[in-house]
Amino acid sequence: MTEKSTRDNIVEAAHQLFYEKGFDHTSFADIADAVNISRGNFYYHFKTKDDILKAVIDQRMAATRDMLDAWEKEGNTPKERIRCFIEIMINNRAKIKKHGCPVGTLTSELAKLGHPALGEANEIFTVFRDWLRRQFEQMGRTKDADELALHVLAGSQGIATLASAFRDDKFIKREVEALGDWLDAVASETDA
Amino acid sequence: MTEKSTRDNIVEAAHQLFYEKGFDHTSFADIADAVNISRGNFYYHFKTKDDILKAVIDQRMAATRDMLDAWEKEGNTPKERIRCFIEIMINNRAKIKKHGCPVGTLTSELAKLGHPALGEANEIFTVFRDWLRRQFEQMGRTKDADELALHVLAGSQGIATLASAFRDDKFIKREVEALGDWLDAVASETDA
DNA sequence: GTCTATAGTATGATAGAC
DNA sequence: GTCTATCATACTATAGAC
Repeated sequence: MTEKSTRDNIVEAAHQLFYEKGFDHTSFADIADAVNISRGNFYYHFKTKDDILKAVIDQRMAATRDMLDAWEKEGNTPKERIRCFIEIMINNRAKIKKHGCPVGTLTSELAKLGHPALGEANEIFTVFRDWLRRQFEQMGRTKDADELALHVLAGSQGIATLASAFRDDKFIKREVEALGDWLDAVASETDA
Repeated sequence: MTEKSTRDNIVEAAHQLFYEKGFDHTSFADIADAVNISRGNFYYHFKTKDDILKAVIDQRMAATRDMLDAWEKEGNTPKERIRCFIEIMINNRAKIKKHGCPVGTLTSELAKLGHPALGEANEIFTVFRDWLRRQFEQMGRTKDADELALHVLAGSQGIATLASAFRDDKFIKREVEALGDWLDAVASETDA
């Protein structure tokens, strides 16, 4: 069993810290401490802070694609797959209550920083959007699939933001159910 | 006509910059430059960065209360008042596309910073929540008024986050309309 | 109330030994 | 590949003149 490379450890620690503390507020020292390496060594692997941000975004994009592919291959109906997406809110509620949505909070921070990597971070949203759109298309909603996809995304973002503010499990459960009911209604409209 | 005090100018500039650039990323130098005073003078008015954050939050809280009071006094129906709230998304869409929701982005930043003022910032959400709850109560929804209030808040947060990511006016308009339709449905349930 | 000057610290980043 | 210096910069904050 091969050990994980230092580079991988750095990306993993940075990913975690950026989510917990924010990108700007996380220093190289924070990451180096978490990985137990010196700051000097750090620079052997990443030249600038933007480089490591890019690596973190790339990793999250890849992980997102893998997750969506896995749901796709489980052979359920498109409706059940969309429900997998909605239920991330339930499964990850502990983290979401503490730090919000990993994608939503990163993009809004990068937007405020005027950071050049904002476009790449927004691409993660696009990956979700396109995947959801395809699911709705497979449900037969070819005309408004993209609009429906955005509605699901917006719903999940709203839940994440308020979950973080009010730390209320019942709220999360209730809103996830409401989004599920909405999905059922969309599906039954299409069947009819 | 009395000139605005330097203190007021500082709070106003800080408020704007915190919204545009984020709290942590805004330096005293940025604020001092915007007000055209020296950094030294700055410290005469505010001892620490946390002090000015507190002043900014207090000002926003007061402005929020004033806005909600004004809507309340316009003598419309509770449903029309809630619609005023929803339509902030349309009226402020230019700023929201650039910087997101002022309250949502501030609270999520403070949460990541582990900042002690997070509770106070979250209170702004509570002001909206309580006001919305009262409107639904006046509509006759005494049992689930708070749940409905949170649903409206969550809806607006979702719209703000995605509006900022995709900068899409049509998306905003469509989701605001959907939230308005939901409100109509709630109202008609109650009438029946 | 406003300014200049400056202290003290943390940060991003580099150079060079091992 | 990893380390120990070290630099330059930006930041929060203070002291003291006007």
